[in-house]
Amino acid sequence: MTDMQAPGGHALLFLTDEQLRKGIEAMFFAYRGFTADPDRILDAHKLGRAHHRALHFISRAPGTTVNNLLSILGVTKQSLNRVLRTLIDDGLVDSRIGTRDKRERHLFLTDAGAALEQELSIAQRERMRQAYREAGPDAVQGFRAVLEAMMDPELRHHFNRVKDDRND
Amino acid sequence: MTDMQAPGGHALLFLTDEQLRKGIEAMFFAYRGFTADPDRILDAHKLGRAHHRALHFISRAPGTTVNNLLSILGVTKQSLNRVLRTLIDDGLVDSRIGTRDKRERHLFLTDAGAALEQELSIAQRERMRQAYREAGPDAVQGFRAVLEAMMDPELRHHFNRVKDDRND
DNA sequence: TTGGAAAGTCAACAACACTGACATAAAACT
DNA sequence: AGTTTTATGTCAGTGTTGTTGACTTTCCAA
Repeated sequence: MTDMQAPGGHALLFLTDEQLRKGIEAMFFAYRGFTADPDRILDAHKLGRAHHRALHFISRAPGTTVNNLLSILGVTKQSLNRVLRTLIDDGLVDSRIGTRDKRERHLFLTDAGAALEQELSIAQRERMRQAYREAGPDAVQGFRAVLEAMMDPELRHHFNRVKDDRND
Repeated sequence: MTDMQAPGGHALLFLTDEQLRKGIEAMFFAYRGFTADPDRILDAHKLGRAHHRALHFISRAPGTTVNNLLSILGVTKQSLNRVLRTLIDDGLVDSRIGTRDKRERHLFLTDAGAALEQELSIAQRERMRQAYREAGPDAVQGFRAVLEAMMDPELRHHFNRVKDDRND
């Protein structure tokens, strides 16, 4: 990959439209693979990707409020409510009224919810681990750097919520 | 990032569940950014992502058949047909009966279709170019390597259809 | 000529998003 | 105390994108 040092000190990348298009297609096909394993598990439970996303972020931040989840997922409350209703009715998520602020609902995974989340997470992590292994150690940091730069700035803070351990 | 040389010669990566989870979330948030710009353009034309995907791959392989497009996109013919019907009715795609095999329909972009595809492509390439620029030259290869490893093997050949120019 | 593949159509359905309107409770503000 | 804002939930309607199943037309090939 050609690169140059510009006068201002910025690294300049010369990328052809073809290279960029391949990157776009890589995102498209990779995302299909990324969701393939969880989708199979979810089908068996008659749930969809929206439920997986809710389970994931409730697992990551137990006790999170509906509003917080809304801003992370970027959907309407009506859409999220439908998903949460299913998860609560299925006994996978527990919704508890806030103690400090009684308007808020704090969301937790039940034991069954945690078990399903684990099943989904293990499948998806295994795919990710395998991809990392095939791509090699150096590739992982590049992968993460490009993805982070691709996010909308307003969404990036959700990603950086929990400081990661890339440099351990 | 820690790595070791195993007896068999495989590079072993020790990745914590936390690191893998961050990779998963990075995919989630990045994909949102990845589709954000085209989505805005598509809204103005009253089209959706499915139309974008069809336009993209018809542009990449002019004259492709419906069946080929089906296997690339991984949807049912009924679903694709609805999308193609819209694109043809809107004068963005031209469907020509095959000369050798008259059952086949060969798909081409009209001038208007090519113009819209360009508009979408430029927006998405610009996002990709910016992400590459921020992440730096070394990151690009890692990004591509991980994404390629993440694809389902059956889908990877679609990606590799056209040999790319990563090593120019 | 018969069988099967390719393409298209029609109908029904489901997941998941959207808007808009409205309700309730609680917190916050004036 | 009274008003406004916030957090959540709910009802109704709509749209995109996917699914299955059934059926037809076209047409190549054994």
